[in-house]
Amino acid sequence: MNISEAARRSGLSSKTIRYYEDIGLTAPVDRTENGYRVYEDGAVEELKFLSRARDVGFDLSECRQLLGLHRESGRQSRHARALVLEKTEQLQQRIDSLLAMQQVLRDMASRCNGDEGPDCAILNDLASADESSL
Amino acid sequence: MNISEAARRSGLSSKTIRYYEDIGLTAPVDRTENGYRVYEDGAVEELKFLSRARDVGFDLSECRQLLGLHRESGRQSRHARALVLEKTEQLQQRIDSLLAMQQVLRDMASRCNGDEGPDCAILNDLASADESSL
DNA sequence: GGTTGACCTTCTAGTAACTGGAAGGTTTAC
DNA sequence: GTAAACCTTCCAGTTACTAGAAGGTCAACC
Repeated sequence: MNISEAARRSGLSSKTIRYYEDIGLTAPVDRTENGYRVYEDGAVEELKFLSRARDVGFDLSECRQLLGLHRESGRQSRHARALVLEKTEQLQQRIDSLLAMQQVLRDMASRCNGDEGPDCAILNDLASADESSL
Repeated sequence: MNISEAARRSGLSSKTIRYYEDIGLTAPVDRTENGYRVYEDGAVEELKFLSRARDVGFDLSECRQLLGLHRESGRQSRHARALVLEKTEQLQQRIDSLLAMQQVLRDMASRCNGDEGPDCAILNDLASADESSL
């Protein structure tokens, strides 16, 4: 199959697939006489793997490690588990940080008239946040 | 005061302050004879404003709008409020998305032995996520 | 006067993970 | 024959900085 079919099946774009090959995340695939890339089912499976790993939050360097484990028969599941637990923690930190931002925003919004006048709790807060909120 | 003092007071780095000036987010400040930037209190206040707006999740384009409102005496607080509410929603979407990722990761981790063997629920899941989880 | 260290300046390039678009070749269908 | 829909490579742009190079300036100390 050609790259657009591989894209359709993997959930990645053709551009992304070429990019992953460029940076050596996936192995170069065979080409037809005219230079078109040819994808076998196995290659598409690796692309799906990457697509899913990206979907759950792994960056490309982590995807590379996961794919390495996936390919390696002598792998140890604790390595994959460690990556997942670490990522879970990173996500938690990010979530906590976003929740904190949201809290500040909600508080500001609740104290803002939101009318046609210039008096604005939001702009006042940003102009001089009281120290307690930091 | 020079840029490093403005940086200390505003919570931004000197590099960031120059960058904000470069992209026209802040107005160019005066220079001494030797070309050093000179910051007045007013300029530092704007830098603080930007620092706080960034901290609660606004991107630079939004910061630009907020700063515009802040400067404008004929502003309407509903404009600031609209920006804040929109940002709150964006944050919620991002949080939901991260929570969903985390849920998948936790589920995978719970089913993974995490030992020295190659059998791994995580790698299996990534290799062929069952459709229900998507 | 010389030197050291800590400032300051501008400019370039790199980061992450693509995406858009240009320029050009190929294939398929009508 | 030509138009649509593929494919290729390569370059630039995105966000919000950050690192570092190359070089000027300033204050203190000996």
